[in-house]
Amino acid sequence: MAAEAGLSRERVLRAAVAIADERGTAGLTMRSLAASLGVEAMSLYHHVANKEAVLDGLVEVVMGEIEEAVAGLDAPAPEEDWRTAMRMRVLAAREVLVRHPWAPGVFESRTGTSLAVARYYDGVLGLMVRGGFSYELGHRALHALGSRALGFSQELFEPDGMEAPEEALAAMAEAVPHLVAMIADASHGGALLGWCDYQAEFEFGLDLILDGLERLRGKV
Amino acid sequence: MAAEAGLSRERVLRAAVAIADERGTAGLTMRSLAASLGVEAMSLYHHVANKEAVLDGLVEVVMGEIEEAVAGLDAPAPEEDWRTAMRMRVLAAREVLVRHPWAPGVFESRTGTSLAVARYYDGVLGLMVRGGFSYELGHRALHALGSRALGFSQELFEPDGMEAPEEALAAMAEAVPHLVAMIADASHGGALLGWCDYQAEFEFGLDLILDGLERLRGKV
DNA sequence: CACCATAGGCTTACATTGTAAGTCTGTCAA
DNA sequence: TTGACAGACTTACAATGTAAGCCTATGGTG
Repeated sequence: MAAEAGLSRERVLRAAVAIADERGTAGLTMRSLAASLGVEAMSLYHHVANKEAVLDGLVEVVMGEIEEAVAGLDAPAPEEDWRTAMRMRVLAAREVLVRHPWAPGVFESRTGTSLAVARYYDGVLGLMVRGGFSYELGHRALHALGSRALGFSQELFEPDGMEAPEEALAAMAEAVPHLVAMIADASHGGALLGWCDYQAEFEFGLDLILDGLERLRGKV
Repeated sequence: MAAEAGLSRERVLRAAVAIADERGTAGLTMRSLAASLGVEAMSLYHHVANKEAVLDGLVEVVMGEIEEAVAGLDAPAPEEDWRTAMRMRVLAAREVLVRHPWAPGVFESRTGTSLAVARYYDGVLGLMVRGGFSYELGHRALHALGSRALGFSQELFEPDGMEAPEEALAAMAEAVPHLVAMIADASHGGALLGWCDYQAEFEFGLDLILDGLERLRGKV
C-alpha cells in the first residue's frame, strides 16, 4: 500500500509478517508482498534470494520477537528455580506465537536448522544446565519438549475454524463414542464449541514434562 | 507407469502414497499422479474432488495402516496395564509413520478433523478410560500427547538431510556454546552426525508423559 | 567536469501447477 | 436400436515463482 523510500531486507520481511498476520501464509505471494510495498514482484529479488529466503526471514523475525520477550522477563535465576525460569520462558514464547498464528506452520516447513532457532534452543539448554542438568539429560529434554519449548504443540483437532461442531460430531457419533462421551461429560464450558481451553491444556502438558524432568535431574 | 484397468478412488490413493513414498509430497502433483497411472490429469477428477481430497485420502490410507498395525498387536488389557497397552499402540503407529516420512507433514497440513484421525484418538481415549482415567484426565492426556499419540513429534532440528554438520556447527559455534558443549560431551556415537537416536528420544519423551499421567490417574 | 559502473527499480516471458469446460466413446438398460 | 451416462481425453486459463534483460539516477574516479 505504501511506497516510501527504497526497499531493504528488513522492510521486506516486516511487510511479509504483516501480510501473514492478516491474510495467512496462503495470501503471502511474491506479488502480494511486492504490492504491499508499492513495488513490482521482481524488485524483491534484489533483497531476498527467493521465496524460501522470505520464509526463513519470517522465522528470524519471530525468533527476534521471542528473544526480546524472553529478555524482558523477570525470571528467577535457573540455579535457584530452573522450573519457573523455564516455564516463564516458554509461556513468553507462546505469547509471541499467539500473535502470529501462522508461525508454527512456517517453523515446521523450514528444513535445516536456522541460526535463530538454534540460538533459542541453546538458551533453553543453557538454562537447564545452570539448573543442574547434565548435558545428557538436557539433550533428552530438548527432544521431549520439541516445539513445546517454543510455545506451540501440534493440535490434530480443530486447528482453527469451527468445523460445524454439532453436525460433524453427530455424523461421527457412533464411530467415536468415547469422544462423544467425553464432551458430554465435560462440566466445563457446557456447549460443544470453545469448551476446551488451549492455553490451560498447553500448560498442563508443559508441566507434565517439566515435572518429569525435575524428577530425573541429578540422577541422569 | 502402468495403465491396466479403470481407475478408482482406491487405485488413485494407492498411487499417491507410492509417489509420496519415493519422491516426497513435493513430487506429488495431479499430473505426476495421473502419469503414474497411465492417465491424464483431468481423469483423476472423476474419482477425487481435487488435490485437497487426495491429501485427505493419504491421511485415510495411513490411518488405515495404523489401525491395522494396532489391531495386530498383542497388548495387555488396559484394565490390567494401560501404560504398556498405550506404549505399544503408540510405537506401532510410529512404525507406520517411519515407513511414510511425508505423513507428519500431511497430517499437519490438514485442517479440520478427519474421521479416521478422530476414530484413532477415540481409541486412545477409550484405552485410557478402560485404564481408569476420568474423562477429564483423558481429555488433558490427549492434548498432552498431541501428535505423539500418532507416533511423531516435532523435530525443529535436522529434520532430514545431513546439513553439513561440521561446517554448519562450526559457523554457529560461538552463537550456541551450550549446544556445542552438549555435542562434545556426548559419549554416545562419537562423531557429530547420527549421534542422536531419534527412536530412543521419542520413547523417552513418551515415557515422561505416560509416567506423569499415571501419577495423576485416579486423582483427577 | 565528464563518465561510466552499479544498485535497484521495471518489463517481459516462461514453466509449473490446479482445475474449469467441454468432447468423445464404449457399455448397458429400455 | 437407441440413448444416457461413466469415464476417459483435449484444450485453455489463472496463479505463482523466477530467469533475463532493460532503464535510470547516483556517486566515485579519470
